[in-house]
Amino acid sequence: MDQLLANIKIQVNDKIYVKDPETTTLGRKIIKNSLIMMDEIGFDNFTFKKLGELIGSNESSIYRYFENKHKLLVYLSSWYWSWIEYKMVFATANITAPLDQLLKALEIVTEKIEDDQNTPYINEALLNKIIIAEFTKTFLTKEVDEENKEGFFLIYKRVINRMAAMVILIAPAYPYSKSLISSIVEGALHQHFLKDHFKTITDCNEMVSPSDFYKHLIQHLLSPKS
Amino acid sequence: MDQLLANIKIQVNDKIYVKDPETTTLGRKIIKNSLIMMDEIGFDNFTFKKLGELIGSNESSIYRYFENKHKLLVYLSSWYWSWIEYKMVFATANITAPLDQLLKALEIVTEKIEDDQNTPYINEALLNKIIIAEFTKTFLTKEVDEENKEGFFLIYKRVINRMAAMVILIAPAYPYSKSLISSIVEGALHQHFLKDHFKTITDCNEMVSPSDFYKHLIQHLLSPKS
DNA sequence: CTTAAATTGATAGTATTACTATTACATTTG
DNA sequence: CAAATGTAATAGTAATACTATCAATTTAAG
Repeated sequence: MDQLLANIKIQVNDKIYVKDPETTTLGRKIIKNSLIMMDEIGFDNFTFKKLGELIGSNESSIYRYFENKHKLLVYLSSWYWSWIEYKMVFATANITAPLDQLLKALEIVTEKIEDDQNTPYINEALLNKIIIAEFTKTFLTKEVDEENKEGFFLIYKRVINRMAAMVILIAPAYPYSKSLISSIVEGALHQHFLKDHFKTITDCNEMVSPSDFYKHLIQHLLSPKS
Repeated sequence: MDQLLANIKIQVNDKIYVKDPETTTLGRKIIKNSLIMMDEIGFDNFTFKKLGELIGSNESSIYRYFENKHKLLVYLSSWYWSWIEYKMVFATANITAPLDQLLKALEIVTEKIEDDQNTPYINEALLNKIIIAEFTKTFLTKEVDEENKEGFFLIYKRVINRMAAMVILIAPAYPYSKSLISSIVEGALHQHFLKDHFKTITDCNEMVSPSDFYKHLIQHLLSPKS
């Protein structure tokens, strides 16, 4: 799978960017270093001017790729979920038992990510940290509805619907498949945050991962006895 | 309970404000109208200058109450969770069966809120909408750890721990009481958001509430059979 | 009831942010 | 080699996020 991932171009809605950053050196530099900088100072303190200074490039050059920093974050998120979706489809393709399939998918959306080395200008470990800390900001805006119509969140929603479909295969009578999965996907990011910042309201830590918690939840909730 | 609430002063950590807004007319005006304005234009577009114009007061006067808009949001959140905690303690006090107690508490943290009329300058229905849309922004910052040390999120964490304690009473062997509750409390806000903006990834709608989903979850997860 | 203290309003000012526009130069590609 | 594309530099605007100062007003204390 590592080899295959190297040959796949992650798809991102082209309305998100002004110019596709994957096509030029500067574009890739923007992506790579925006990850480093956002991780370091956070999205709120991040500006195109600072990024320009970091990469020895002009602020206005960055505006040629992204309208504003919000769109850049939407781009990074979209890339992330597209990459997750790819990993998920691939990892679950050969699994026949629906429950095992769901557990595998669950692992992929809830685990802590390591850099996968196949995308030279995207450090997935960093990106995962940024998603944990900043993803909700992409849609908690007054412009959500418009941006949703433009399809900015399509891949994210597709990932959730794929998993919800697996839930239905396992437990056709369970009435909350979508809410369960959207709750888990969002919740996993939240639990990662809690274990780093609000340790007193989570059971997750070095030994227990959000994956463990949610696997247990799924198994007890969807097992045939209940 | 409505009567009693009228006589209780909701406690908010005094490090959050420069000057207690509950003590003056202008302070109460700031709170009341910041709710109206944030609901209308969202936290990101909200500024003290705009608020000043709305209440016919000067920007600099508002800075005498709150250092910045972030602190104001932290204040509103803190007030909200304090109010929720009060309602929860009160509503569960007479319930002896632990499961019923938890279900009642669950209802309080997950239900859509109506204005309770007892706090003249705080419209709880509006505040609830703002919490759904903006609460995560209070802690998804680079300053979380410092602010957490200052106790800005204490009440929120206490609400979660109260409920986690109920879970332990019901199912002493269940190993994820804190993660379950923190996941639910955050998740309920998220489900409310989804039903208004991303309808395709939730089962919640006019007929089915986030409370229904989570009550079902808790009952199936903590029932003695599993 | 008067005086001091606290509160508010008005004005002004600074640094930073979030852009847009223009022009010139450099590089790649056909 | 010419055209197209990409980049850098500069300048400029409007808004944001404050701080400082001072005068006017309100309130509270003796």
